[in-house]
Amino acid sequence: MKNVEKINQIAVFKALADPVRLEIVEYLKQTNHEVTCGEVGKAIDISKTSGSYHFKLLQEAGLINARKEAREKYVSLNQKTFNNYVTNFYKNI
Amino acid sequence: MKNVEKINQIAVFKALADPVRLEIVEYLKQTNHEVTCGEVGKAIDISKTSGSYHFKLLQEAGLINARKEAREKYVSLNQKTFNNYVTNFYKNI
DNA sequence: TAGATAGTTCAAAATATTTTGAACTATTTT
DNA sequence: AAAATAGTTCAAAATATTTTGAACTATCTA
Repeated sequence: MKNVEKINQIAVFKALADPVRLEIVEYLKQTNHEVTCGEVGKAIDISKTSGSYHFKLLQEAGLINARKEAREKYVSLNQKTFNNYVTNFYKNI
Repeated sequence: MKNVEKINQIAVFKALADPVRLEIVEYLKQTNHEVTCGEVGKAIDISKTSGSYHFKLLQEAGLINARKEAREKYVSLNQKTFNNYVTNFYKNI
């Protein structure tokens, strides 16, 4: 694995190594379409500050797509990143 | 995902979310047979204390098989865990 | 326009993880 | 038997991550 990839790889695993973020990911997988951060936050019962922090980490890891529309931020899973860094991890190292 | 699985899932991602442990895993993947902790530690240049700590976390996550033979501890990757918790993660959540 | 809503940012406090060295057990070598 | 080797354990120190609340920006609603 090259060095830059390794940094991404670690960001991805770190992002997934947390119960709150895992709940976010589960929620996004099962809704299977764009939803607002607020909707997710309410569903899994976390404060908006906490949500903001966790969504940021997921986004920085490339695990979610985010789009700001006016007041609201819409998020969805980035399946490409899951595929590259999770599903194909073992194969690629 | 059930609750017990979630704990394992997080232990697995936590274990993989560290540069030292990722190096260990890379080393074990490419050697592709049992090696001692000492050999790995020398190869990636970490202290034995540090090695002991990191091997313990990998083992607790179920990512490595370990076998003590007299003074030495032989380790290898547990492909089943990689398969269940990494490769099939996205599919299973 | 005032108030409500969605989300971000900041810094402090709380927690968790990692590193380090010394002391230890067990085994092997000289 | 003494010294060397492989690895573990422990506690302290160093770092990193997470949570919290207050203050903030921007947009929407009444």
